[in-house]
Amino acid sequence: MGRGKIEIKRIENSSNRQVTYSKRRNGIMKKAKEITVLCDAKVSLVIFASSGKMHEYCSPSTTLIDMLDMYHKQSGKRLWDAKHENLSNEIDRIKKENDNMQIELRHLEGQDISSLQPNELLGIEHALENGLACVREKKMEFYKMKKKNEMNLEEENKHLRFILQQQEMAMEENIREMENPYHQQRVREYNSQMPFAFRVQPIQPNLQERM
Amino acid sequence: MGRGKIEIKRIENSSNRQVTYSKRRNGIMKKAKEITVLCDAKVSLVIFASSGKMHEYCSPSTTLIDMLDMYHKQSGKRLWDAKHENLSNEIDRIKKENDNMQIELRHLEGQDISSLQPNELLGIEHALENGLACVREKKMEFYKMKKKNEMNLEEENKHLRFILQQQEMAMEENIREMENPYHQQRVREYNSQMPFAFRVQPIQPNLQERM
DNA sequence: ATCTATTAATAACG
DNA sequence: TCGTTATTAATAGAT
Repeated sequence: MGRGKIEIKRIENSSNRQVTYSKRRNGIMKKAKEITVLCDAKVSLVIFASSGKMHEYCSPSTTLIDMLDMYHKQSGKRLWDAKHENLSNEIDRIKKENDNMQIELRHLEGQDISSLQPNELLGIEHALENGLACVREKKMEFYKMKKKNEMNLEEENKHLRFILQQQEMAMEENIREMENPYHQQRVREYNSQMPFAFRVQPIQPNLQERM
Repeated sequence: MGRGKIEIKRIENSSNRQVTYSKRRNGIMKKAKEITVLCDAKVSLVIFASSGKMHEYCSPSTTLIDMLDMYHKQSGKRLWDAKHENLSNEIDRIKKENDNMQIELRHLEGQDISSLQPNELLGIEHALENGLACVREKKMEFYKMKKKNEMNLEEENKHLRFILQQQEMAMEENIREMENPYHQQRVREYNSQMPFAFRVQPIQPNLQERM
């Protein structure tokens, strides 16, 4: 397609080769875009001139990485280096581990146990019994702690009540002493200013909040 | 370039699209080969049809991996690293999943429960109780099956003993009848040839092997 | 770059 | 998918 037909072999004239390269490169790029649009295709095109200069085209719906991923899947060719293989192996390994744990979990939950042998069932049962024992022991700990806390509170209450009583008695005593009219005014002041003077701190602060 | 001009937009008719795809794909491939030869270029071309089927071309002087290496050097786009990152993310994701399961498992085994709240403990306890119930039910099934099997064997034993007794009695009867010297020889032959004539089959063959 | 004669690609059809 | 053909598109060579 030109002023003359050409043979498909290396163009020896360097400047002609360069011109033809850039014309044809544009042509291919255009074709790539067209097939992408016309036919819903995905194209990845990378061209290096003999000079080493690179041009690329990638269909807008995708990326070179995606394309290479798909390439990898379809062709089975190992494009990725050893590192990638290691990572892939690691993924496989972890996935397998995952599956095993999944199975173990389901067994402990009493699922999928129909196919198990009696001795396997026994093992699971023992694990469950053991777990249950631990959990219940922990619960018991909580219970004891709560009980102890309760007792502490009661103790504290008793103490507080005792102090309160002492205080009331002391105040009554004071009032009696001050019934002398000379002191009446000062007693009223005392009562109105200091009604909660003994704000006792809890013996074990915040203990009840830990439950 | 055809019987009519076409707009560059998606070809809606699916079979036309398919035909155009394969023609143009061949066209691009041909162009890629030509520019490779004419201009000493290196081309990597990967095309996916919308069906997912892949075609590729790579200049004979190189490989896709080389091309990608060169791409990597020139564009600065870290193709490999991006791929790495994807895999690494996947690994992280799965590992996290793994860890969660690990924790769940350990909790069910009664480990690492010190930091749990009472309601969490309760949930675990219920799960364990439920699992235990399932496992024990399964065990009970086994037990019943075993018991039934045992009963069957006993039944069979009784039956076999009965037949054996019958047989012994019949043989004694025969011997008595044949104590007549005229028949002595034939009785001996009979005894030596047929001592286990009644090899009775088990009533339920192989049942015991199922346990 | 641009032009244009010529070849190549291909759309529509069988 | 393959072949044919009218028509358009690409491009070789020249400017």
